[in-house]
Amino acid sequence: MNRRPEILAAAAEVFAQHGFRGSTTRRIADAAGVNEITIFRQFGSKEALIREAMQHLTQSAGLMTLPDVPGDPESELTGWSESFFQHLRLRSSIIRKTMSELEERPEMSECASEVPRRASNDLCVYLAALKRQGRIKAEFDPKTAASMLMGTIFADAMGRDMMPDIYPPEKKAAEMYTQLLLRALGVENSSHKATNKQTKRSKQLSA
Amino acid sequence: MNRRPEILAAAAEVFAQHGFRGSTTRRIADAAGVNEITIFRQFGSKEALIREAMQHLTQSAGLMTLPDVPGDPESELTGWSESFFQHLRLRSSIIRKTMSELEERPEMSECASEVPRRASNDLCVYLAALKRQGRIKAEFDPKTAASMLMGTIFADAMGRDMMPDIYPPEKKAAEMYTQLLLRALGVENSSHKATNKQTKRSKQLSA
DNA sequence: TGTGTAAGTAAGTGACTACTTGCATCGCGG
DNA sequence: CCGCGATGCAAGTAGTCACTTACTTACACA
Repeated sequence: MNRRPEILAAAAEVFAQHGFRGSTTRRIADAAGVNEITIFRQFGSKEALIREAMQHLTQSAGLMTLPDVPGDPESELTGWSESFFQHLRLRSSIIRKTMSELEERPEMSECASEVPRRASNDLCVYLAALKRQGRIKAEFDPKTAASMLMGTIFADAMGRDMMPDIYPPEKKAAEMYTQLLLRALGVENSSHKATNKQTKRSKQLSA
Repeated sequence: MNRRPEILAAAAEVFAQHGFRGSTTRRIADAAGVNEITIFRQFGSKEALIREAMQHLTQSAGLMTLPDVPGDPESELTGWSESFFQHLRLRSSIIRKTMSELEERPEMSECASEVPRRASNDLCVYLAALKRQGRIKAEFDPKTAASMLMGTIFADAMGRDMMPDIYPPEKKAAEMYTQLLLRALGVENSSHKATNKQTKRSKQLSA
């Protein structure tokens, strides 16, 4: 007889659709199949509820990890890009709303930046390792390269709903972006699919 | 004694700060230094006012153009990227708000997608021309490449306020992104700054 | 000087908002 | 069967919202 989970899920869903101001307690209560009063008894205020819902979301967001020691950059990075792309596409509504609310509610900033920060850091570390291994001929700044791959995927995931025609086909997009980046870094392309010792695919965490 | 311009400017400013629901007619009237009633007499409704303000904005948005015949790709693309970056940074607030409102107000979609569509098209045409000239060795899809450069710049402009540390230095960002893309396309880098016939810089329109 | 137009003032409408109070109900452990 | 905590229902509060009505003021032009 504890409705907190339903209320949290409903709050996240309504927020993704209507933003903070549009997320009326009545709407959330209806979506949760719960009396409006229950929300206030459980969470105190609308603001506290939304905050808790957001934190709950970011904590349960699992991101694919890249291996500490790069094996096959092409397959590893492509897999990572595809997973990151899918992650963003599934959450595009709530991300748009959150980015829009950030200026009025800066306390959400820490929560909102957590996932992209971790992704950026992971990618930077991986690219730096690749560079240290001497497997990249060209000179490049890992931060710039990481920002480029992540930014491309992010912009695609945010804009594809509005303008599907200006992007490459959805199913191949992440792969194409990754290959273009690898070519910028001077990593040999798919034809010589290296016979590497550890070509183990990166593993998914928590989903 | 016509206050329409002030009201339109105030509406855009307030919308950029607070979004649609947060843009109360009172706030807009105060920002415009105008009586609230004047808004309704001039525009009929809040919705009509915001719509007109948005259309007015997109029409007055001038974007740098790329030359029909590519001269020096590095300088031309760098200039274009810098101008596009600056354009987005100056409008990041209103873009975030608009993207967030799009799902609830799809009628804004046409208006919102106009600028990025034109930019994407310009860039695609330029890259395709470069390819046709035979000045690009590597195989690539212009749409993917254009999406990559625009997406990178877009994501940087939207996210830099929240996480300035994960991006390259603001002043050099656009240039670094451009050079990385050019390397992906197999265009020779700055060292051989070609002695091209027409290295004329692209020209700005309307501001 | 008269007239039309755009602006301002004052007051108010009905709908919606977050949030509260008081009381009845439900389900579960003792 | 009792008690207790979580829930539901009905009603209400104070505030804000977009928008209206009725009347007054200021300026442009003839």
